[in-house]
Amino acid sequence: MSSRKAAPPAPRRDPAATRDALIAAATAEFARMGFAGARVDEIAASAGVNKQLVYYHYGSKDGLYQAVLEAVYGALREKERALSLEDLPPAQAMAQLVGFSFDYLSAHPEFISLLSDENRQLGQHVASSQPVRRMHTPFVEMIDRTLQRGVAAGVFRPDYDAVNLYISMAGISYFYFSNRHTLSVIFGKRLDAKVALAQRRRHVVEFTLNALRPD
Amino acid sequence: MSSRKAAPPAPRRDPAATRDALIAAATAEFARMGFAGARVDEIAASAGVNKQLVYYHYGSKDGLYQAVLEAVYGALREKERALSLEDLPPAQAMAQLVGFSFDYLSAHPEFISLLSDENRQLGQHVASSQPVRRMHTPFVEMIDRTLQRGVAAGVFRPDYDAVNLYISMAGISYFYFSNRHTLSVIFGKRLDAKVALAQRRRHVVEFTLNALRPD
Amino acid sequence: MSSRKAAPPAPRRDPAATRDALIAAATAEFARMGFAGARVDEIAASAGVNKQLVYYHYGSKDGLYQAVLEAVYGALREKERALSLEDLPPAQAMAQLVGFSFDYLSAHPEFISLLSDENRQLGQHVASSQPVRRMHTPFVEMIDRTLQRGVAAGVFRPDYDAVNLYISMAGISYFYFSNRHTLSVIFGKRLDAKVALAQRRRHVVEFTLNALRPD
Amino acid sequence: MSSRKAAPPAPRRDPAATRDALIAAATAEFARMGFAGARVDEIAASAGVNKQLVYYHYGSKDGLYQAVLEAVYGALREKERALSLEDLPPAQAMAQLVGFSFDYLSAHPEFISLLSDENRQLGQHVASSQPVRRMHTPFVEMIDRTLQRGVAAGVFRPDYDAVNLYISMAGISYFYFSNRHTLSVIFGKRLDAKVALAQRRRHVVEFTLNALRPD
DNA sequence: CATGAATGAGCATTCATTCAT
DNA sequence: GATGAATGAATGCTCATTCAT
Repeated sequence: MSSRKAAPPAPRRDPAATRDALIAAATAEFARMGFAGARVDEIAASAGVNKQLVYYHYGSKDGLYQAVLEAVYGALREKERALSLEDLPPAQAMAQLVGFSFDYLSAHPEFISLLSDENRQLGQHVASSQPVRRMHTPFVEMIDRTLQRGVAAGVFRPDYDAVNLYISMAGISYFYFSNRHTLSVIFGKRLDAKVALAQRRRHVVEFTLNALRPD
Repeated sequence: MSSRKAAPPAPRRDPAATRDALIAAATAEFARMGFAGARVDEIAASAGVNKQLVYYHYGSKDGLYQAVLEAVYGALREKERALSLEDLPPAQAMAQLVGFSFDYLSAHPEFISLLSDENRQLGQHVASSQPVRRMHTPFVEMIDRTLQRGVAAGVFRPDYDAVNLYISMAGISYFYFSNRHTLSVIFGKRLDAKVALAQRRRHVVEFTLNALRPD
Repeated sequence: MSSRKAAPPAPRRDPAATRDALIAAATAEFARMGFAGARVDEIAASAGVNKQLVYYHYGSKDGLYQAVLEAVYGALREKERALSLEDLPPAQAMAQLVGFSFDYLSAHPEFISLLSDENRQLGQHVASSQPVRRMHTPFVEMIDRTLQRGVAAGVFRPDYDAVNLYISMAGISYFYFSNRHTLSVIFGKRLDAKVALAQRRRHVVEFTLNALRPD
Repeated sequence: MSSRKAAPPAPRRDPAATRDALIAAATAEFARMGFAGARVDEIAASAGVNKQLVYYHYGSKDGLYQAVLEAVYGALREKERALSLEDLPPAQAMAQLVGFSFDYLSAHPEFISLLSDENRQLGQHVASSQPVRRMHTPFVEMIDRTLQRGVAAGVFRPDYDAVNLYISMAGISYFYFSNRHTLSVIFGKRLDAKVALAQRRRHVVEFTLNALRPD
């Protein structure tokens, strides 16, 4: 039924490679089909490993799903950390962060699909993941410090709190991508067209900075 | 050994009532479980009707899902129309719209779940729905006119286009609700707490108006 | 793999016949393989019905197993009732009962296999079966009355209680059949040989009557 | 991405201890779950050894099961031999044997479960076990001699043969324990209650001696 | 002797859908 | 319009067994 099966068969007797192949295949399958729609059979086949290894290494479909969420969150936050926002002037740092968020979400539709589905399931897998919780502490602190620096320098309004500001900044990019299919129908316009994407990128940066700038 | 029974009395009901019950049950089930996770059996049972009626009235699980999407979109857009933004000064109209979006999404988590899942499926059901397409034409025009009025009156920046503006306005509310479970974990804070909600509502209105206001 | 599949395909659209065919097939399969070893696939196939009907009619493998136990217990107790022991003189009644038990167990090895397996599972299915409980009330009363009649007539010892007496009477036949394979190995002698069976039948009747007779 | 580790230190243990642990664990697991229901994984885990050792030491699940049967039969027959029935007067010897059988079965429910399951499987493991066959020769001879002594002394009826007599004596205890769960339901009375057990023990001894005593 | 990883067939159960009435 | 019975392809997961070290 499936004509993909891209990944080369995982080398035998290499458990780490087996796990890597499973996570990669599962990321794609869970994103494409959702947790409920994904098939363990399909994941194993496209990872080129025996299906039972899913259970050997991850215990269950849920365990694999949680491992996938940890992997994709980890990848995003690592790249974010690499932006070194602390070394930039506040406005520039914020512009960087907004732009990066947009580009990352644009390049990683599977991340959006996974998060959307996880939230429809009330975030149960993330809630029970210690790693996810842990990896976000430094991230929240970074946002907070950047906002404070901007307020202190008089370039940001003083009336936003870091959490709401971040959610707004992330939301204007996330919603564009997460709902691109229904929005495209509603507005009768392909949101993933090259021009539309470029225009949107400029918009989100400007919109955010305009909203941040004091009167 | 096997005993035959007389034909059971055929319990007849109002077909419109049957359809309404199915849509209501399906809306809840699809929102809670996603399209793939929802069970036709469960929907029929919770609607109190025979499973076969799903196929009689809607042809398939997909047909029912599409009918649900049309129903929830229709309900939202109807309420939006009732805001009569055209009769308000532009800034006030925009504030109204942002506040309404926030309140509606807050009150209708099932709408968010359905849209998220539909987008994960690449919007295939909405794409093939004529009604959905049709009901959005007046809505897009309304946004556009309100923006133009504000620009003409000098109270809005002239550099936003209506589509991007609407997506940003909607996105800062939508993302907050659609991703509330993962965001709550990340920020270590319940986003659905009463105080958090009130604070967020103020934030989205101010953030939008600040971004709209010319320098 | 299996070369049986004796039962003719159950006529379609006759639920009672479907259930009967399932019970018959399940009785044989559970007896031969035990609860854990039995395969739902095999049962459905040999009943000539769709596997899913097991779940439609009995809910689960456990539900089917319980229905089988009720069926085989019901069949035995019904035949026992037909003995009309109440109409016979006590000693003759007891001899009848012992002989009947021997013959029934001899003719129904599946009954023994089912009970043995059920007891290895701590009797959980029987314990939760109202029908099994109910059908035994008259049976216990019958044993009791027959014993009392014999004691009153001076032909039975007065020092046995009905429950223990019945268990002993049943046990000397049951154990012979239930453990015939290991006993055959131990004694180096086929217990199911015709001569051995006839000799055993005489033994169990005499042994019981000897034990009952007063000094 | 995949990191190789140095070979883990090989934890060596006494092979005899490994075998003993496996037999003990397997006895419990096979008794509780039956042959088909028992899990090799579970046995190895509860024995605290690597699963592969089951195959190293016993070849297969069947091989392990056979070893368990040999072990439990051996233990019983050894204790029986220790009764030294040959040194007692015949009636006393028979009473001893019956009482011992009752007590042993009462104390070893796993023995009953194993035999019941083995018989449901047509005794195939025992049939192919030379040790089981061998260990029973002296036992059968002992029963026979005791019976003959009693007949010669005029304290036993001359009309029983040793095999049938033994099966009856064993059966009245065995059946009580092997079917205690279903019998408890049928009679509405816990057969494993202390009082019931004491009463049953008296019953089986008296019932047997009464049946043996000449008129 | 002993271990962790891997295999392939199978297992109870589920599910969207259809049929006969 | 509506019902209970039936279907066939899966679906997540298990299990005895084997491999490589």
